[in-house]
Amino acid sequence: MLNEKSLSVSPDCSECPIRHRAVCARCETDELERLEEIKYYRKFEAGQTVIWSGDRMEFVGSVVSGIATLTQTMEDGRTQMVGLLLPSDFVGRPGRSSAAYDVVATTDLVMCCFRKAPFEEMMVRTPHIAQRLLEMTLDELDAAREWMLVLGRKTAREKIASLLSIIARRDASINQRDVGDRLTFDLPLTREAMADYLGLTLETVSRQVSALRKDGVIELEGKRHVTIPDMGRLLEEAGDDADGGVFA
Amino acid sequence: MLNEKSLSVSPDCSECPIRHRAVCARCETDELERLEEIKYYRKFEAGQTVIWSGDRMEFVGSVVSGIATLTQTMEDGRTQMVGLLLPSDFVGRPGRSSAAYDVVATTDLVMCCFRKAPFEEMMVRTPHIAQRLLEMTLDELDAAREWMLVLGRKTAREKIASLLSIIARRDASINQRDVGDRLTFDLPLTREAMADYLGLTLETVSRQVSALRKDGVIELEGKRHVTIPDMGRLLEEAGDDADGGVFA
DNA sequence: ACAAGACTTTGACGCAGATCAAGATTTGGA
DNA sequence: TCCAAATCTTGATCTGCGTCAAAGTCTTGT
Repeated sequence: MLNEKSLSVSPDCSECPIRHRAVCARCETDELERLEEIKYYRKFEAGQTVIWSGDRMEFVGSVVSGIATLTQTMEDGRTQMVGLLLPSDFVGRPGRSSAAYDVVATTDLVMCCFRKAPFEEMMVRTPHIAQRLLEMTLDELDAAREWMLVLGRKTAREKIASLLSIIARRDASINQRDVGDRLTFDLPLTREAMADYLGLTLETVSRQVSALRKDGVIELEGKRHVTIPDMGRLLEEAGDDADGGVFA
Repeated sequence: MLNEKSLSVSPDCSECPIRHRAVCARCETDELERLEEIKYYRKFEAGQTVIWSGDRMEFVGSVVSGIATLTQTMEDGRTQMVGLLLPSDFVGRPGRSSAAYDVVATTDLVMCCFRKAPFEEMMVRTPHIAQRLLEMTLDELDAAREWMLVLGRKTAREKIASLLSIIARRDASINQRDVGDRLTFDLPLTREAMADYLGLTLETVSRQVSALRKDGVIELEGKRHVTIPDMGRLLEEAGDDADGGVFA
C-alpha cells in the first residue's frame, strides 16, 4: 500500500517518461486519453518506503524524478539491493498482485502511476504496450544478470568502480552530457546503500572510495559530489572493457 | 550460429514444453498450424556450446530435455553463470538480434526451436503470446534477483544449500514428486559449474558439499547422486525460511 | 582391462574483506 | 547558534574463502 505520507501533485507532466518510453509514443488518440484518465502522481520523501514486499500492488508506474531502490531482506537482517530505479524506470508487475521487494525512495521521489486494473485491461487491447513492456523487462533482466557478474566475481574496488560508472552513465544521459567529457554528479546513495547494492560492508565501501580518490580515478568534493576525470580509466578499474555495463 | 555438431531430430514432440507453457495452450488452430511449420528440433551433446555471446540469434525456443547454462565471461577469464536452463525454460530474446550470453549444454540437450522472424511476426498477430512471454520474463527476472541475494549476501554453505534446494525443487516438479518426501536426484553440474554459478571456487564447493554430507543435511552416492532426507532442514541451511527461492 | 584424461577431495597457507572500535564531519531541528 | 543524530573515515584484528599443491576416483576409448 502507498504510504499515507504520499500525496498527489499536479496531474499534468509533459515529460512523464512513461509517455515516451512505455506507452504513449505509439498510441492512438483514444488510448492516450484513456491513459490520462487513469494516471496520477505520487510524491515521496527521502527515506519513505513506497511499497513493502508482500503488499498488494495497486499501481504500476515510472519514476519521474528522484531515486528509488528495490531491496530484499533475509530474516537475520542481511539485505541486498536488487535494483536501482532512476528517472524513466518502470515499477510494477503487470499480472502480479503483490510486490516481491521493498521499494524505498532514497531521495525525494515523484512517480507517475497508473491504476493497475485498467492499465492491464488496456494492455490486452493495445498489443504494442505489452511489447514495449516486454522489451523493458528484457532490459531489466540483462541488467540483473550483468549485476550477477559484479556480485559474484568482482573485487571490492571493481564493484565500486562498476557502480560509479553506471551512475555516471545514467546521469550523463539524463543531463545530455557527452560520456568522455569530465563527468560530474551527486551520489544519490549513502555508503551503506552502496554496500547493500554491492554485497559489501559500508566500511569497505568507504575505504575503496578513498583509495580510488587517492589514485586519481575519481575526485571528491565533500562526501557525495563526484567527478570522473577519465571515464575510460574508471571502466578499466571496473573490469568492464570500454563498452561497459548494461545496467539500466 | 548453431554448432555444426547439432542435428535435427524427429519433428514430432507431443510433450514439447513450449506447446504448453508459452504458446500453443491458448492458440487458435490456424496459429497452432503455423507454429508447427516453423518449429524444428536441435540436439546437442554435453559440453557443446549452443550459442556464443554476440552471435546472431536465429531462433527462440525452449529446453525439451537436458540442461543448459547461461554464462558471462570477463576478459581475464573469470566467469559467472547467470542462468540455469531446465526443461521447459525458454531461450531467446524476441526483439534482440544477438545473444548476450554464452549458452552451453551441460548434459545432452534437446531443444524445440522456432525460427525467430516468423515467431516474432506471429507474436505481433497473437497478443496472448506476447503476454505469456512477458510473464515468463518476469519470472526470470525474479529468479535473477533472488540469485543476487544469494551471490551478494550468503555464505558458501548457504550458497550450496540454495543451489541444491533449487535443483531438488525443479527436479521434484518435473518428476511429479512431492516436496517434503525424501528427494533424490542426479546433480547435472560439475563442481566447477556449481562454483561458477555461486561465485565460489571449485575447492570451496567441494569442501562445503562434504561438510553438508558430514552434517547429514544431504546424502551422497558417488559424486553426483544426491538425496535430501529433509527439505525443511536444507532450506534452513540455505537461509531461506520455508517458502524458499523463486528460482525458475 | 588398462591407461589417460577428467573430475573430485583434502590439506596447508595467505589475503581480501568482515568485524570491532574510536573519532571526525555533516546535517537538521529547537 | 548549538547540540544531537546521522553519516563517514580510519585503524587494528580476525576469518572465510581463495590459492597452491598433491593425491584419489571416476570415465572413456582402444
